[in-house]
Amino acid sequence: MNARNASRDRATASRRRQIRDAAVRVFAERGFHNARVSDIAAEAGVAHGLVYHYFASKDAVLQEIFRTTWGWVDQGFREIHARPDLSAEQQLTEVVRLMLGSYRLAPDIVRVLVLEVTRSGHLRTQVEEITQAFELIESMIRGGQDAGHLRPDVDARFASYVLWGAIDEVLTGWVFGTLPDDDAAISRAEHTVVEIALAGLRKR
Amino acid sequence: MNARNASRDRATASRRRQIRDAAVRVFAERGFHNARVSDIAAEAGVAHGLVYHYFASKDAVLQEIFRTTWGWVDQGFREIHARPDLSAEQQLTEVVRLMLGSYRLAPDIVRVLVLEVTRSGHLRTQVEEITQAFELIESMIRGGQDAGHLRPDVDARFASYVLWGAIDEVLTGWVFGTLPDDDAAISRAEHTVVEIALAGLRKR
Amino acid sequence: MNARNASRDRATASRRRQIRDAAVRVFAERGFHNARVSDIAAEAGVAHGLVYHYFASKDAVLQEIFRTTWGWVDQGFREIHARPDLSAEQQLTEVVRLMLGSYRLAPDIVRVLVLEVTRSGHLRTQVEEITQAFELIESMIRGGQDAGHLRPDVDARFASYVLWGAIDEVLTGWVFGTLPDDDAAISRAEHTVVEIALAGLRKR
Amino acid sequence: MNARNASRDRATASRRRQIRDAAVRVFAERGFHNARVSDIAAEAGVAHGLVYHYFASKDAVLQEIFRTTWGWVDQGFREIHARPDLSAEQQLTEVVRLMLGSYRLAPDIVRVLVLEVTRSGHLRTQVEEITQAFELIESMIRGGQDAGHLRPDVDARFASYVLWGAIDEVLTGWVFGTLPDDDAAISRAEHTVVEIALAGLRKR
DNA sequence: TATGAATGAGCATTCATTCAT
DNA sequence: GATGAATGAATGCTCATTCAT
Repeated sequence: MNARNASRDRATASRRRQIRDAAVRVFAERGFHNARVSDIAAEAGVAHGLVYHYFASKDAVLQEIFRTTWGWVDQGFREIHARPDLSAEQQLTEVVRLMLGSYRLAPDIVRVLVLEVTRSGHLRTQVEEITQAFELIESMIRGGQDAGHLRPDVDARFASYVLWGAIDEVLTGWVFGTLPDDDAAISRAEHTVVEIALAGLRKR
Repeated sequence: MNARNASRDRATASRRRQIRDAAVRVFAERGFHNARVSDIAAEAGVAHGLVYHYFASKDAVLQEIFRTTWGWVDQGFREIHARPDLSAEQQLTEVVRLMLGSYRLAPDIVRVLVLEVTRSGHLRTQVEEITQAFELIESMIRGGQDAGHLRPDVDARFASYVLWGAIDEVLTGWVFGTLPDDDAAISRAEHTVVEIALAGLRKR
Repeated sequence: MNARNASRDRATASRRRQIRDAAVRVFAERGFHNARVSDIAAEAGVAHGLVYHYFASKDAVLQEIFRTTWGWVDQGFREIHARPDLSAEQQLTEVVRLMLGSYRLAPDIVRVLVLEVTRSGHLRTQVEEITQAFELIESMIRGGQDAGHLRPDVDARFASYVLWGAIDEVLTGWVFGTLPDDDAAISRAEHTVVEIALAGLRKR
Repeated sequence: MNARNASRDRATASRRRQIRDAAVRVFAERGFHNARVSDIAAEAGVAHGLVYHYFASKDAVLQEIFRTTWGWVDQGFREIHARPDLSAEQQLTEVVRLMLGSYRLAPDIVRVLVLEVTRSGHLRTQVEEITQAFELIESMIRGGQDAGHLRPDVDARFASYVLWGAIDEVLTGWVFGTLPDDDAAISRAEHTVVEIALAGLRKR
């Protein structure tokens, strides 16, 4: 009985994932608004009715994509934030690497997150979770200011938006194909974002 | 005859503007996707059929909003870029001021531009015009690098995205109400964006 | 201007009626649940979208049918009730005649009213208006009891249900085709309902 | 073998009953159309697939409810009709008592029968069995007319509808909660229906 | 110009029923 | 027998766009 249930649970989770992954690909390609539920089902190779066996609505699919993948971001941010061996500078550097590096790992997911979540009012409800990411960055910056490593004259709050915006815009450039995204370019991007944020453009 | 035509043209232009302005308000409030053509017409105080006398489609209305307002951005960027009396640093500072300052002048327009154009794939066709703005910023940065005032080791292309992203994210914060937008805050935002971009976060 | 508006209003009212009448035929034939909005539109000879120009929903169409036709019943009941020259007996006789006679005038409407309104919980909201009809009958009976013409030992409330049920069941028989509905049969039905209600089955 | 089969049959019958009873409760609460097969299954505490092991379709469940409970009505009517010791009057009185009394015994079943069967075209196929009930009433009335106890000038056919309609409407009132259904009220209802049907409203 | 009636493509969602396990 | 995953037909409603007046 337990064995059967366990097997069923595994099958259920697997199907959910299958449909969710299909949705990621479909949303990434056509955007949430232009994606039909039947597109997702077709991509997953199931009948469209089955989508509703696993998700309450088309919106719920997007929400689940957000939740599971954002959990990954959130987790990463928290781990970085919690490392006492890293200076604020190093923490912010890691944040940039985590975010920009994610594009290499899962471009479709980044595409969906950037297009439908970060850059759209669609998931305002979830904004709280996004807000937390901003707050962690702000906290890292403030930590650096308190430790005397970062400039105290810039507003930590706005600074967190600046860093996030820089990251988000580069990701957007990759998503829209207006920026090169080969490995060398990705390294260059990381370097540029980190350097500007920390040392600025001005030559000394 | 000419006089009559001129009068008619003026009337026509006035109507176009009336409908376009109504659309700005409606798009700003509900977003492009959730705005119905009849909402625009109602806001403008005309029958919805009339919208189609002046615009080919709902999309065309957004395009026109983009074109007219973006022309203003474009114009501003070009003027800044063309001033030989300004160093690259000063030019970039002016760019930030122009963009962030626009929110005070016309929040609804900024809202639409940010939500529906800059942060959405909706106006990909127009990307060329947006691209030009990026290129002007890139050109200013490259100019500074050539003149020996800005660091040569950062990628000018990515750097332009970083600056743009920083600006866009702050505007987004204002649009979504997650950042304070009183006059003092706006000044602080300008300072923060400019300082980070030019001098970085790191204390020296 | 007024002339044009008046003309438009007339056209609008005419279209509403056209669609409503089509709906009556469709509901009468297939029942509310089995009738598609596009069936109504097809019967009316218009595009299905137009139905939504005149009615908020499929339900609203049924409601309007109920409201307009029930107004007729209501009106008739009130007029009968208001005639001081008629005894309670005569008033009840008129009620029976009005109801059973309506089948001859508009069988489809009666069909819809009986099947979808009177005999279904679908328009519970409107029950108040139906309740008023019951109350008028009850009032007539009570009037007869007070005047000493009708038996005081029967419950006027239940009696009103008895009379209404008798009428409704005969109409149902006609609607379902289980009762003959030629003119002679209709007369016989009126006689039977009136006689039983007033004088009973028992021979004296 | 036989013993095993018998045991299995008993178990099968028990399951059928379990599901059928659950369906009665569900249909009574939400109505046939708004009740999902899975609601029935949930109410019965089984998987919804199991419903289809015992019933061919959702309709079949309603049919079975009708058949088993109507058998009770039918049986009662036949027994009353078959009693030579009862006059037509007494037989009709018993019919009224049987029907109205059933509400006290099994309100949910009456609710379903009234809402989904008697007052709806849903079980037209079964109309024959309902027709038989009408015919038995008609036969009782005709018997009374032949015996000289009931008036020969009313149409026995229509009269059976009148009586049935009176009963059905009172039950409907109870089902919809528009009539009082305490014990005293039920007695009053029986009295009123019987008295009107037999002696009429008119005072003598 | 201006109106708003008319059109029809498009789509999410529900749920009875089937079937593999 | 029992489960619940899987299927897919069916349909109300929205709204951009057209067009007669």
